[in-house]
Amino acid sequence: MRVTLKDIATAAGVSMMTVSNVVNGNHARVSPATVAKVQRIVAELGYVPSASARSLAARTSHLVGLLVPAADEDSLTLSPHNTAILGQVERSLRKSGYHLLLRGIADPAEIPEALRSWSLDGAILLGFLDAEIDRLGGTELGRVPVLAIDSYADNPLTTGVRSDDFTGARLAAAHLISSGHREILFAGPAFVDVGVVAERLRGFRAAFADAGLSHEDVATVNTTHEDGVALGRRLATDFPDTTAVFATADILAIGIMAGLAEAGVPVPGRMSVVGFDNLDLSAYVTPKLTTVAQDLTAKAANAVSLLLGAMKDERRPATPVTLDVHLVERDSTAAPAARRRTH
Amino acid sequence: MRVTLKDIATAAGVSMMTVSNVVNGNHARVSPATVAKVQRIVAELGYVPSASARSLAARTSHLVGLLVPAADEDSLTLSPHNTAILGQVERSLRKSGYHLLLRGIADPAEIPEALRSWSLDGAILLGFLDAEIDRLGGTELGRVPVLAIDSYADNPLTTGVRSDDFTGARLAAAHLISSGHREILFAGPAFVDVGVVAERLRGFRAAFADAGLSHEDVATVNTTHEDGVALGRRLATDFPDTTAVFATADILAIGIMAGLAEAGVPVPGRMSVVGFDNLDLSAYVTPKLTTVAQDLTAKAANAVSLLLGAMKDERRPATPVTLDVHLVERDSTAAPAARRRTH
DNA sequence: CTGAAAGCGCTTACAG
DNA sequence: CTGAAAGCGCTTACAG
Repeated sequence: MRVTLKDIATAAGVSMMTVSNVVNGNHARVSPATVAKVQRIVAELGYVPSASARSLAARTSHLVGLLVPAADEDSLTLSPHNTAILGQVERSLRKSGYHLLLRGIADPAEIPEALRSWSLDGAILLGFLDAEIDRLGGTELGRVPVLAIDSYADNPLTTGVRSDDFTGARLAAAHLISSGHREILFAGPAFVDVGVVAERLRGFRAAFADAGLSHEDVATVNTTHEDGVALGRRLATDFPDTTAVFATADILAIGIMAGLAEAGVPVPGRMSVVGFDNLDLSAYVTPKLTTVAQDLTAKAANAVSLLLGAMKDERRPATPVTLDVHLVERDSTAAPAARRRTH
Repeated sequence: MRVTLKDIATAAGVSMMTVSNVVNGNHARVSPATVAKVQRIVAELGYVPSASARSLAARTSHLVGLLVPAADEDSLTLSPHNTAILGQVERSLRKSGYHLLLRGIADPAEIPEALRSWSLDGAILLGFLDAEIDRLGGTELGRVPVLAIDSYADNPLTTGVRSDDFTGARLAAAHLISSGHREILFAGPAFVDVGVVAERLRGFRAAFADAGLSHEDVATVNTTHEDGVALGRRLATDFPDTTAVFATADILAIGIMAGLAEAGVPVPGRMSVVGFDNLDLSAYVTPKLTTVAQDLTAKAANAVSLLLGAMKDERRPATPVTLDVHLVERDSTAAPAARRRTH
């Protein structure tokens, strides 16, 4: 039925081991003539090695898992950010001869099982909270290299790759401050257990400190478009002195702009908005969003190369990688309107 | 090192076969007491079956491939449409006990090899042209059930799941016609080898026929946002009599609106725009896009259940599935402005 | 209800 | 440069 190594060996009149060496590119151990003959027969018979047999025998699967939280049992919703990472991870992996097993994780407790059942050679965690990563443990993590994207977790079993969230937020806030804004709202998720958000809040505050100002306006919201719309609708009412908003995600910022538009609040005339991510989408909306750009391609590529390195070296790389960010100024920010003293 | 079936068997004082039966839920063949004991030991020792060994022995991998075209060697860029499908496919597969191998395909010729190397139990093709699917052949396709999403290909080795593209386009055009539009542009990719686009063009024309009108304005563009912007910029100039555009994809329609905005052409005042897909994004842009909604969740769920059915029954389901669509009227369409006779 | 044996298709030391 | 043997961790008939 299926063409196997043995079929090739028989047809070529050599041992299975020799065929194996040819197929795996160990040409140093085989004479050129034999290599040629075997390759010809492989092509003729259309031989494709069995990945299961190979991974069983070699104890290496050439499979890397990409683990993504699935909100509930029912859905795996990928944000634009995660989609971009996913696409780049697949590409980097493929170039290195690995395959991608995509798996939604309904409960972080499934992670160890996920790592082992497919004898994954490594895994990338995308979108988990630091607290969840810190809680990870057990024998599986010691064996399988695990890399967490956008993580500041302390777990020594994992390594993180992330953008320079601190600097990104500082740039965003500094941009608004230098335009004359003083009452700036920080809109992001409850940051206690999310390193990324904590860093961005630190950076935001640092910009105020740099300018000799102090600041405390923080609105806690989730980061979906809908959350943004809800916040945008009540923004001018709830925060009458606020002239600008820094949102921790583009999709949130875009929602906020939609809410503001509904409420008849002009952007950037009455309210400036800055996002974080620089999604493609952010250049499609009106007004075009000023935002902090992170290099998603580099983030994904670094994640893969760090992981592959850890898979080869046995010893995990000690230091996480932090990638540069920069501000993209577009049309959603401007100097504040002349101050209206409403109270 | 790793806990194996044999370890459990030894610890429980039973044969490997009995453990195997317990682990695989064949409780009918094992006494309740034995089941309980084995399950306790499995939990105690943290046994996780080896997927490679299992798939090698059982000749079934419980792995389904999702094959997506990779524009070039360098990237796997997932459109919002494909991202939504991907997320739903993963979810449906996971619920059925299957895992998802995501693979970018740089050249359709790789497909047969991809199907076999991982002994995939089935595969879903997402985003390939009908011509590419028709060209598919070889022994692999006979063995592995393959399902193509959005395909009208004739290849008997594959089955298709798609939305009712004909009706969708007909609804869109009828909406514009009943609003008073007569000069409507059809903007989409060169449709010759894309069944989906051909169907939409047929539906578009049918709406004109329904109304006793005839029509021929077709602009051939790719369907990225950038293509849309380029078209939008020159639309009012190149097609002076045109008062509305039907684009075969939301992302294209959104680009067209951006290009129109740049050119100072009011939407929907001077030009109405209708898209196809009803992406989340389409409700975020200004003006909100009128579009044809397809049920992506149903499309993905149907794809998986059809595929799983084919995997079980050996015989492939004969008839493709076509899903209902409906029109979502939002703010990008209106009655045409009073006719300006410019020639 | 339970078990011993063969085999899935490879790779890995070990010899020569 | 090449090969024979053992083994990876399961499942599948086949017996009992």
